This record gives sequence, C-alpha cells and structure tokens, in this order.
Amino acid sequence: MTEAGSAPEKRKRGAKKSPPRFSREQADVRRSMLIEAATRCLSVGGIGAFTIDRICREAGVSRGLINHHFESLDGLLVEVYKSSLYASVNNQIAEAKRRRAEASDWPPEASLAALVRSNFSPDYFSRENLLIWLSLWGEIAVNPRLQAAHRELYDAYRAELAEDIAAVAIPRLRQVDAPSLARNFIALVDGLWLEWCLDESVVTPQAAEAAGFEMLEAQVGPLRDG
Amino acid sequence: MTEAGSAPEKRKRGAKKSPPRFSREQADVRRSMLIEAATRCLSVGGIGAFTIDRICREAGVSRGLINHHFESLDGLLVEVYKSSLYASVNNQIAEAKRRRAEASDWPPEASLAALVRSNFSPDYFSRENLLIWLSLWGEIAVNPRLQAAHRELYDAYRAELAEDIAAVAIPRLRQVDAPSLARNFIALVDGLWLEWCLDESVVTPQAAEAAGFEMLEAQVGPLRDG
DNA sequence: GGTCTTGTTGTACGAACGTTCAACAAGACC
DNA sequence: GGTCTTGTTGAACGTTCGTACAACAAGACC
Repeated sequence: MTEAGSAPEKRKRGAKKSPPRFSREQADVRRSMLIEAATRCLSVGGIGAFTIDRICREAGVSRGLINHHFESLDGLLVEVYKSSLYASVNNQIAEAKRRRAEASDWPPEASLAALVRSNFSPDYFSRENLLIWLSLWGEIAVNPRLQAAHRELYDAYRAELAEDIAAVAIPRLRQVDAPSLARNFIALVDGLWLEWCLDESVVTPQAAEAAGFEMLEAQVGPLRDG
Repeated sequence: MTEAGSAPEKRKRGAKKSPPRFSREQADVRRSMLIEAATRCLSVGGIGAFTIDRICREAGVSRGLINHHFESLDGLLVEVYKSSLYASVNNQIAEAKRRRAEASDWPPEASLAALVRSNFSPDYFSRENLLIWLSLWGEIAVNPRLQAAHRELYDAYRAELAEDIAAVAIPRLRQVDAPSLARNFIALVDGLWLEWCLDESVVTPQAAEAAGFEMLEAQVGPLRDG
C-alpha cells in the first residue's frame, strides 16, 4: 500500500494522495455487473466455474461483494437464469405476440416463420449461450427454485408457439394438435442446440433451422416460400 | 470397537473374535460397485453430488478406496460414462445390427420401429437415467476426455440409425437424407428426454414415442402398422 | 498356526468452498 | 474542510473438497 500504484492519472493536486482503490456503483448497477460476470463464468467453465472466487475475480471485485448484493450464491444463480434465459425467451414471446397482433403487416405464416428463425439466429444459437443453457439444465433438475422458474417460462413459450401454429393451421383447414406440435418443436430445437454444443461438426445452424421448418411444415404446410 | 457389534452371526468358535470389519473383493468387482454407487449419486443429486465422500458413503466403503481403484475422481466419472451410457447405447446399436442382419425375421420397417421403440422403453426413458445424462451433458461440454468418448458414441449411433433408415427408404424409392434425418431424430429424442426430465407434466413416454415415429414417417412412410 | 499378498481403512494435508462481519473509504452533501 | 451514508474490502471461520499414504487386516496358501 505504500507504493504509488499503477494508475496514478486520477490524482489531481496533492501528490501524496493515492488513486482510489475502488469505485462505488449504484446497487443495481453492481448487481448487473456481477450477474454478467457470473454468466461469463458459466459460459466458459460450466457449473463448476460458478464459484464466489471466480465470479468476483471475473468481475474485478472483492470476495465479499456477492453476499452483500445477493442473499447467497444460489440467489445469484437464479438471477443469472432470469436475466440470461428468462429475459431472452420472454423477449421472443413478446415479439411474437406483437407480430400476431399486427395481423395486417404479419400474416400468420410470416409470424410463425419469424419465430422459428429467431430460435436459430446467432443471438441465441451461439456456443456460449448454449453452454449457459446446458449448465443450467443440469441445475434445474436439482434446484427447486430454478425448476419453478423454468416451468413457468417454458409453459409461456409453448403456449405462444401453439397459438402461432394454430393461427396458421386453422385458416388452412388443417387438423393439427398445436400444443403437442409446439412441445415437439421445442424439444427438437433444444436437442439440436445440445448436439451442436457437444459436437459442432454434427450440425450447422442452417441445417438446424431447416429441420425446425420441416417439422412444422409436415403438419401445417409451407411456411418459408410465399 | 469394544462393543459386540451388530452382526455377530459370522463368528464360529472363539467367542472373543469380533466379526470382520470389512470384506475383501476382487478389484474388478469393487470397481463395479463404486461405479454403480457413483451412478446412483449422479442420478439423485446431479453433478454436485459426485464427490468422494458421498460416493464412498453410498457404496459403504472408506474414503480412500476410490483413489485406490481409479486414477482420480475424474477417471471414475469417465468410467461412469462408459458403463452407464456408452454400454446402453452400444447395446442398442448391437441389437439393431443384429436385427438388420437377420433380414428374414426382421423386415426393415420392423427393425427401424424396434430401434425407435427402444429409445422410449422404460429401460432408457426413466427419470433416473435422464438425470445421469443431464449431469454428464454438462460435463461433456467442459471435459475433453468425456467429449471424445461422447463423439465416438454418438457417431456410431447416428451411423447405425442412418443405415436402418436407408434400409427402409431405398426399397420404397423414397429420396431421404438418411444421415440428417438420423441426426434430427436423435436431437428430438434427446430434447424430449430433456423436457420430461425438467417437467414431467409436459410429455408422456407414449407421446414422446409418437413424436419420434411421426418425424420418421413423414419422410419414409408408415412404420408402425403392417 | 504361521506367513504373505493385497484390498481396505482412516487420518492427515493443503486447497477451495460459501458465508460472515468489522473496518474502511469513495463520493455526495453541507 | 468536515460529516455522513453506504458500497466495498479483506481477513477469518468452519466446512468440504480431492489426494496421499502408513498402518491394518481379510483371506488364501502352506
């Protein structure tokens, strides 16, 4: 502590004054920083890297800060789930609802196609994103709090997808079990994500998207052309 | 240690002699016991329960035994993968190969249908089995040794499935991309397993099997009837 | 009964874990 | 410059982790 330090540009007049040892942040800002650092740890090293030490080092803060801003490490994990997965899926749901409401701009086929494509867009279908999902899946099966959040989220997504499917099938007079098809489609997407995550050479994002469309088109007819 | 103990029936003549404190097992027998105990830990508590203490307690042996019979805890994890997943999938592959060889008893349709059904039979489609997969998936993405074993296994399974698909499609003069269909089918199965594992109310084994058949039948025609 | 092999035990060890909390200091306010 | 609020630090704690290893004993053999 007697050294001059490595970032002395901040000191203004008194030559004796050492630069600040840390910067204060608003509580919610710091929380976000910690959640992002924790997410990064998860995407790199899986659930085994989700520890106080590594997250704080990744965030560049001291060890005590997580328990100051979150009830526990487990609480932070739930927040990571909410901010990283919950938020992105809910975003997809909201956009789908908006499209379905704007019936003039978005015919049912285009709305459903857009929802399908969003699943395979680089925003979601990325390796780092998938590692987060994979890590959390293993925890959801064991952690009741995560399990509750997961079920709520997937129920909502399945319901929205089923509505989009029905909106296409009904005008075409097709007999389709929309809820089941929605569930099977989500399973296929998750499965393809999984395959890609464990072995990139097996499937490309393009092939995965094609597989998704094929499953739906087998029941409701063409979605991509026209 | 001065107590009489709870299982004194073993002592034969000398009333002073205390019963054996442990029983010796052949190395491979003890290894199997440890692998099974480790698998049980995994299926109950996920990867977080995969520790020396818990596995040894589950197996009813002392803490030192794992490092005596395995190079490390990580080595035991690889053995769990091989014995629990590798073995069961390889078993499916072997049976499929056998069926395909016995062309007189097993027409291609029946052979493929049997392979599909085996994926959803209670032997594999059980909650404890799925938790093991789920736990290991999260590790495969991070552990190079597991990753290598996984790719080899899945490549073999995909290849076998593609051959079974082609054996049905070719006589029917159907243009089918068998490798891609095999990959998509496996993705669907894994995805349905995942959904069921995280929320049992979403899908039943019967519905999952139906979804698997539907995907294949959309491309190669009927498999189940006749 | 004595000896030998080797599977098994249980302690010891250092590292890493999550949590707690008294002390500290950055930055706003006066 | 002084005061106050509160975000932040870092040491300390007890626990659990994986590994190593000397001591032990079960069971085969003679």
